[in-house]
Amino acid sequence: MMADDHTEAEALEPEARPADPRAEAFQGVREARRNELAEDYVELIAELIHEHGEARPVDIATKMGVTAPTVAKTLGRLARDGLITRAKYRSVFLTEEGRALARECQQRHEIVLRFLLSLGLDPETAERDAEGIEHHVSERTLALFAAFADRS
Amino acid sequence: MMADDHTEAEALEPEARPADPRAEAFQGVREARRNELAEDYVELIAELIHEHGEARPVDIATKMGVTAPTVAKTLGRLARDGLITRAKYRSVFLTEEGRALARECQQRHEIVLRFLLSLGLDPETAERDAEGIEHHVSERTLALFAAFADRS
DNA sequence: GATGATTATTAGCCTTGTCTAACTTGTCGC
DNA sequence: GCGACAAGTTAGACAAGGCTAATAATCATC
Ligand SMILES: [Mn+2]
Ligand SMILES: [Mn+2]
Ligand SMILES: [Mn+2]
Ligand SMILES: [Mn+2]
Repeated sequence: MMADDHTEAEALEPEARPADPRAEAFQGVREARRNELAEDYVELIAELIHEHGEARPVDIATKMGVTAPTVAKTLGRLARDGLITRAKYRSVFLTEEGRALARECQQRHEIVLRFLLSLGLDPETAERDAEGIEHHVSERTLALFAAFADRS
Repeated sequence: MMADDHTEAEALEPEARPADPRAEAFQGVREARRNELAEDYVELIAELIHEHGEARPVDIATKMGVTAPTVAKTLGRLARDGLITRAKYRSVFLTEEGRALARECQQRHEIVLRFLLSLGLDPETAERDAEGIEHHVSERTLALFAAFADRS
């Protein structure tokens, strides 16, 4: 009875569920998906503030291509999550955390965009693809993209 | 009065909503998001059928890293959308449409993966990033990725 | 061919993210 | 300061995609 050899085949991962390598990849993608919208919003809000001095829901709605109530509800979640502050009927501000995330997203967006352009892609397609790809690029990949774009 | 020059600044897009160029990009990304899960499922189902002769919900759940009821509900949507057929308590089959989509997704996945590897990324990270990036790569970008990977 | 383990389904809950319709507030011109 | 119009909010619907708990069917295996 000493030791145990293979009481249960395996039982040591502190992971949830089996942790098939493939499953881990999918879980990572799902995790990334959960943050996509917040990332796009704070990035856009930072940009609006930079360009117009303020971020109004109506402009967010126009740029995002959604309706005003959709923006309102999303802003509610962002506020709940500590990324923005807002007062009723006023424009939106980023918290320190929101600003940090925005900065990060802007840099990442710019690197992905420059990378695609340096590959020879046309600007419109590059912008569209970058908008989706940016949320699924690891730090490591981002570094490779940056290096490639620089040494293009 | 002939012609019209600029009666209304612009009013010709058959698009919904203003169609700010940015908004178009975001709408494209949202569109892509709607297909991500279906793409991952049919790709995985094709792979399971190829490797084990059949695609059982339990194996889909393991590989996707989700629970069995989640798989069941998703398979319901895939069947409704004409990508798979299934009978109660039996394993799943792809329709012709599902097979076509699976082929496309497998090829695209493979190109994105090879591209990331040829950039110098380690296999684990490459696999994880490819799983997310693949759904946001346009035909044009995919062609550039393939060319780069080949001529690496 | 009974029975226990594995697999699949169903029911029901929750959050996110989208919409429309209706209402409220703010702003700007006069 | 009033009234219109623009902007914002609220209410409520709906689909997707995740979960747990409970139930049902299938399959091994003896
Ligand atoms: Mn984006
Ligand atoms: Mn972006
Ligand atoms: Mn994928
Ligand atoms: Mn894939």
